[in-house]
Amino acid sequence: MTRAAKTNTDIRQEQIASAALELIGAGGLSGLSIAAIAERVGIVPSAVYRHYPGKEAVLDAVLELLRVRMLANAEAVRTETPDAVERLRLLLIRHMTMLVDNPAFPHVIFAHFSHDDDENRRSVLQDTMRAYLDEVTRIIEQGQAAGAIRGDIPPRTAAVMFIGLILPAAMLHRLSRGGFDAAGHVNAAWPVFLGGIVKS
Amino acid sequence: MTRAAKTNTDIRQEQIASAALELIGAGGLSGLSIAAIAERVGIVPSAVYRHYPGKEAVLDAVLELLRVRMLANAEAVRTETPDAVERLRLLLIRHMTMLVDNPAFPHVIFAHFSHDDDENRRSVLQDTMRAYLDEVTRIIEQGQAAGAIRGDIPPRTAAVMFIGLILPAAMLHRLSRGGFDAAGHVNAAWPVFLGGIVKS
DNA sequence: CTATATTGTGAATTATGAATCACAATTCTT
DNA sequence: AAGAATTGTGATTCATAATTCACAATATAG
Repeated sequence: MTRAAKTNTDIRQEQIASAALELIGAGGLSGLSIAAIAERVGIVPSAVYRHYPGKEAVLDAVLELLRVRMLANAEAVRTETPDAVERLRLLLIRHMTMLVDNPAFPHVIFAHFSHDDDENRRSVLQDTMRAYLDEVTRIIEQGQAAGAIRGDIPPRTAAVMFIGLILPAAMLHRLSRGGFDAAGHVNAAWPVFLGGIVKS
Repeated sequence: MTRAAKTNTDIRQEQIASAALELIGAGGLSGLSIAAIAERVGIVPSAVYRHYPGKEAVLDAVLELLRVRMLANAEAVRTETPDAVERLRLLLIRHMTMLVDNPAFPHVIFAHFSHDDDENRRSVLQDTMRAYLDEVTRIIEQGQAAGAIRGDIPPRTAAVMFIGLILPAAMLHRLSRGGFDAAGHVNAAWPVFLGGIVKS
C-alpha cells in the first residue's frame, strides 16, 4: 500500500466533507462511517481525526456545504434575469438539479433530530431553509409588485408551494432509483403552478 | 420490578410495530433501538425476539403499518363525496393530518436504501407510493371526465403536485419543531393549486 | 391437575464503528 | 541540513446495540 500524500488540513477538510455528503446521498446517514469517508478520501480512518475532532464536526461541515449550495442558487438567478416569473423558473430548474445531484439533502433534513447534540444542527438547517424561503418569497413579492403575479396570494404560501414542486419529485426519483423523471415532472408542473399564481 | 404480563404474540407484534413507528417519528431511524422499543412496550429487550426474528423484521412491519395508513386515507374519501374536487380536498386534509401524526413517514422514505437488505424495503415503499399516487390520479381523471378539471393537465403531474402541497409543509413543521403551521399552509395553498387545475 | 407450549428475564456474546495513541513519514522553517 | 510541526498509519481501546441463551414464570391443552 502506497502511503497517502501529505495534504493540508484545509484541503482535507473539504475532501472529507464532500465525501461525507456523497456517502449520505448514496447510503443515508446510516451509511456514513468514518471508515467509509476515509476510504473515499484515500486515507486511513484514524487520519480523519487529524482534520476534524470527530464525526459530529464532519456533519456540521456537511450542513454548511448544503447551506452554501442552497443559497448559491438563489443568489445566482438574481443576476440572470430581472423578470420575477422567469427568475422563479430558472430557480426551479437549478433547485431540481441540485437535489438530484445532492440526494443527501432530503436525507439530512429528515434525519434524526432528537438528541441534544442534534439540536444545534436542526437549528442550522432551519435557518438555511428559512433563508432560502425568504429569497423565494422576495421574488414572488417582486412579481406581485410588477403586476405579473396575483396580489391576493400570500407570498410565503406560494414559496412553500414552490418547494413542493421539487421535493416530491426528488423523493420519487430516489424511491424509483432514478426511474421517475424528476426534470420532466418539473417541466410539466411549472405551467400548472403558474396558472395558479399569475393574473388571468 | 414487576414482571410484564404474558401477552399473545399477535398483540405484542402490533405493540412493537407501533412503538417502533413512534420512535422513528420522534428520533429518526438512528433513534430506533430494540432497547427503546422494549422499554416502550414494557418488556425486556430480549423479549422482542420472541415476536420478531430481528430488527429488520420490525422495520418491515413498520412499513406495512405506513402502507395501510396511506391507502386507508385514499379509500376513506372515496365514500365521503362523489365530487372529485371535494374528494381531493378531503384527502389533502387527511394526508396532512396523517403526516403530522406520523412523522415517521418522511423519515422512513428518505432513510437509507443502499444495502441489499434494504432493497426489498425500498421496493415496498415504492409500491406504496405508486398505489397512493394511482388513487390520486384516478380522482383527477374523474374530475377531468366530469369537466371540473382542465383536460390539458397530465393527471399524474397533478397528482405529484398534490403530494407537493403536503411534503414541504411536513418538512417545515418538523424543522421548526411544530412552529410552522402545516394545516394553515395547506388551507392557503389549496385554492392556489385549484386555480391552476380547474377550468377557468 | 399435570404436561406442554408460550412468553418474560437477566447474563453473556458478538459485531460494528468511533475514538485514542505511539510511532513513522513528510513538509516547513531557519 | 537540523529541528519542529504536520500529516499518515496500524494497533488498540471503548461504547453501543443487536443477538443468543439458559432458566423462570405463566398460560393453555389434555
